Amino acid sequence: MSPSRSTKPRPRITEVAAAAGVSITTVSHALNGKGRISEATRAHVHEVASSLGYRPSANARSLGSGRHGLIALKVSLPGESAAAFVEFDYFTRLLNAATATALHDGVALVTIPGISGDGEAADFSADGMIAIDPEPGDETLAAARQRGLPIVTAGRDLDHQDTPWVDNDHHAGAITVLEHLAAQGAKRIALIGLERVNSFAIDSAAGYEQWCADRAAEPIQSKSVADYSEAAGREAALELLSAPLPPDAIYAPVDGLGLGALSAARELGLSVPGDLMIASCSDSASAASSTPSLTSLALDPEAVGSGGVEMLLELLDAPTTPIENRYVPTKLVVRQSSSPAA
Amino acid sequence: MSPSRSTKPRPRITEVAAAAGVSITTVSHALNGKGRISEATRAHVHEVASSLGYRPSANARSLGSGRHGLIALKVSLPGESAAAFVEFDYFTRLLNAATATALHDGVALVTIPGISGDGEAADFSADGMIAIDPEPGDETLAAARQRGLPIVTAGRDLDHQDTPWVDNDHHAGAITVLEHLAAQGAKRIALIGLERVNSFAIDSAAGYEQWCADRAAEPIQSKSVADYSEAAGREAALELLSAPLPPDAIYAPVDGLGLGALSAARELGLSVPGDLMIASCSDSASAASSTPSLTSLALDPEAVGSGGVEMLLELLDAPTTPIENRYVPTKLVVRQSSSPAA
DNA sequence: GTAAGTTGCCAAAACGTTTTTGCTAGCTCT
DNA sequence: AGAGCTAGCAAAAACGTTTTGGCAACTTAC
Repeated sequence: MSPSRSTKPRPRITEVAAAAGVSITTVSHALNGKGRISEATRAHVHEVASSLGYRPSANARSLGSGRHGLIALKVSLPGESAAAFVEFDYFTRLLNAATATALHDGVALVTIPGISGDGEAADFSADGMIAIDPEPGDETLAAARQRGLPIVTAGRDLDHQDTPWVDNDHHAGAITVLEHLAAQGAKRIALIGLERVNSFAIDSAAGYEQWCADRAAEPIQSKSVADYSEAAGREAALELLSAPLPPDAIYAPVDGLGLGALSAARELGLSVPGDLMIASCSDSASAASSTPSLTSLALDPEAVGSGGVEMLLELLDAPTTPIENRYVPTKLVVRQSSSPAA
Repeated sequence: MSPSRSTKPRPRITEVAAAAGVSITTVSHALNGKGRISEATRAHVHEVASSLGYRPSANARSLGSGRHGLIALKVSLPGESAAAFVEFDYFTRLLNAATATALHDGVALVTIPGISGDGEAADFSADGMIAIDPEPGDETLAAARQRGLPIVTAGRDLDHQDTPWVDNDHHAGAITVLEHLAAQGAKRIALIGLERVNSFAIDSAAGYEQWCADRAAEPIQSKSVADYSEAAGREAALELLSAPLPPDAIYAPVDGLGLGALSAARELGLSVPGDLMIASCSDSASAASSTPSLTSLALDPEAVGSGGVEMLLELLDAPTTPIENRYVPTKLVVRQSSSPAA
């Protein structure tokens, strides 16, 4: 009934040392794999420490290293864009993985929503920053760069090509999609064009164009859509389908656009996948639950999130060592919208 | 051209003390308003510190206090619920405010997405936790409670009524909406029923029922909707409107449901607001941009987020002092769907 | 059999704050 | 005019780690 049952405080390194019969130096070395210690002692310390449930204080650790034990995850939210919905799923999974990876490595991850324009959030003490789909004019990011804060972006920063990045491999992904559609019998595959304001749009288009060039196929692209909404997708698809020689397959590089293409086809009385095959990208829940269900290029936000954190921590550990950018592979999920056989 | 222009390290308290010509004790006291110090000295130290751009190390500060300088914000994401969209706006704004408030008060806020079932995220070191719309069976929350971690919820935890909370005042808000609809001429106002699994649903319904009782009006409620999607709202509204004596106004306590009610009215050939007035709650962007635009009870997620953080910090500072729960007022935004005059 | 090197461990310093304790002046009482 | 206060400040301890430097004991090389 006591209001707060005095929970026994977590053991300190001193207690572990005492319990193991060694010095705290030895405990620290054993746990961090640092000094010269016999294998027997190391194992013994590990055992004692875990039996006591010992976990080093992040603060004390950081104090010595001069770090803060904090990294910022900056996400630029595109206003009240209708893309928010598809991004919600993607972002949530990314955040989840990034948080877990960071905590696992002993640093805390603070999410900085991009809306705040006051810049107050920018001046807090983080050791580094991960920027998700950075936008050209992002002030927080610019301020961080100014201060020399280590930065990793998820999705390449077009204005700063030398910033280390992790990115979905949209180039290869697009080709995978196109190969699949062609294998299913598509002869004329169109692409819903995206404004080339981010690496995502650029890579998708590049993959498409390269594939067309390799196959000597005629590229068919709609006007670039303004946003990634269902309405925009519908409009772009209507444009494509009302051409004199309409496509028999459409690659809509965002789920929202794919759903829009689907409703355009429905309006025009085209059966999917019979008359028109459709594939999209991102594999949100909405792609799986539409009728017909939508073949989609599944991204791997978990890998992007974890990868970004790992890269940033690498960068913090060895600021001078050049860091290797990462492409995260995609995976095609075939569903009804591209399966004429079924 | 040097790879990393050696940014001058942040000044330490020692340098501030030297620059101000006092001891570090005095600097600490002056900055924290703790010891006995003359007003002149205090001002002088403040001036020197800010001119040097001094900011105390959060780590060192935490080390002494035994805290971690970290609070967790746990958000239970309802699976792939269609409510996600309306919640996205709400949650983003809440998170933004909470992060800013926390950083302003010198603690970092780590967002813990609720999806992770592995429980690994639960065992990291935070000083306290804020749970957004806690769900009954939440494991992370239960584990935190078990460990005696101070907790504040945003939205009351129905299973733990004694946990301090901050909540939107849906009870008063519902009455405000109903008064407005009545003032606009509505005679029979119906409510789209919500399953009473959270304080939000309970308060809305209670407000509605009390208002009806006070006015001796007949309560008209639809069957409880399973989720907060447009489809669910449409179905519930159809049920209400196809009754022998249909309502002339509907309060849909979530924007998504309101949009559904709108499309139901359109299907039935009812003009809004002429034949039927509609009001919803949450005031997401979608309510403002629909046709006709939707009168909505605007919530204040910023106040909820900031309030939650403030309460938690209070709780951490004085664990024994009883803490006062907070109701955050709502604000009615009148739009076309309830303005027959215009 | 001794010099040199290696191995295993420990003591102490350092990280940057806050907090506690103590000292010194000047002031107020009586 | 001496005792007691008080305001203002400084010195030092404490927080929990990691890192550095060193000291034995043991091993190898000649």
